[in-house]
Amino acid sequence: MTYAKTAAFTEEQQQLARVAKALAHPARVAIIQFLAAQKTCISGDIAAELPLSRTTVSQHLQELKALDLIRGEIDGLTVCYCLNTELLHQVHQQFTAFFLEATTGAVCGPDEACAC
Amino acid sequence: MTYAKTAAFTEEQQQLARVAKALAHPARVAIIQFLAAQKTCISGDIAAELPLSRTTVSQHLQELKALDLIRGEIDGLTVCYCLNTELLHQVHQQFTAFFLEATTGAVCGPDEACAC
DNA sequence: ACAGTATGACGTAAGTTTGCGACATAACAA
DNA sequence: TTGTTATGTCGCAAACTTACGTCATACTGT
Repeated sequence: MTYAKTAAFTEEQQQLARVAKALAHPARVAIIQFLAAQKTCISGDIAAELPLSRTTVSQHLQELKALDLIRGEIDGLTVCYCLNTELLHQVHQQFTAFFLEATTGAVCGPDEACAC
Repeated sequence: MTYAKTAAFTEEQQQLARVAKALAHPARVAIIQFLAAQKTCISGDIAAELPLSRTTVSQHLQELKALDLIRGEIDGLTVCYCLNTELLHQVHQQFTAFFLEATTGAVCGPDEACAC
C-alpha cells in the first residue's frame, strides 16, 4: 500500500523522485563520488573504502545499477563499475530544470492575495 | 540500527542525501512545482490539487518545512506556504557541483587498468 | 582437483516511510 | 455559545530500507 499513490503523479515527477531516491543515502552519494574520482572501479575497492560491509555496498551498487546510473562489467574474477556519465548528464539537466522552475517561480509577497 | 552508519559519511554527503530524500517522493516534487507555479500557496489548495488526503499532504509539507525548503506563515485561519527560493538556489548549486564532479570525473576506458 | 579470492543472492532483524482515519485546536460568523 | 472551516497531531497498518551474516558460484593459481 505504501507507494500506492505514486502512479497518480506525472511520469516526469516520478522520474525525478526516482533519481532523488537513489541519491537519498550518503553511501550512494559517496559511491558516485568515489567512482568519479577513481580510475579503478572494482567493486571490492569500493567496499574497502566505505565504512560498510561488502554486502551492504553491493546492495547499494545494485540499486544504482537498477537505475542505470552506473554500469557493471564482469572482468573475469572482478566486476568493474563505471559511472554512466551520459545519463548523469541528462539527470543533471532534469534537476536544473526543476530547480530553475522552483527558484524563478512566482513568490508570493505582500502584494499578493496570500500574505506571506 | 537502520541508519546507524549515516554518521560515518561526510557532512557534505549527508546534506546532499537529506535534500535528495526530500525530493524522493513525487508528491513532494509536485508540491514544490505547484508552489512555484501558483500565487496562492494556501495549504488547503495544495491538498485539493493532489491525489492524496489532506492528512498525507500535510505530512509531506511538514517534511519539506523541516528542511526549510518551504516556509509556512499563519494568516489567521489559513496557513500560507512559500518556497524558500534562497535555499533552493543553494541546493541547486550543491547538486550542480555534485553532478559536474560526477560527469567530468575519470571514466575508466580500455586504456585503464580496469577494462570497462 | 583443491584452496583462495571476488562477487552476488538469500534471509533476517530493526527501523523508516506512506497513507489515512479520527481527534484536537483555533478563528470566525451567526 | 454553537457550528463551520482550516490545520496540525496521533496512532495504526502495510510496505520499504538498511545493514549484515551466511551461503553459493565462479574464476585463478598451484
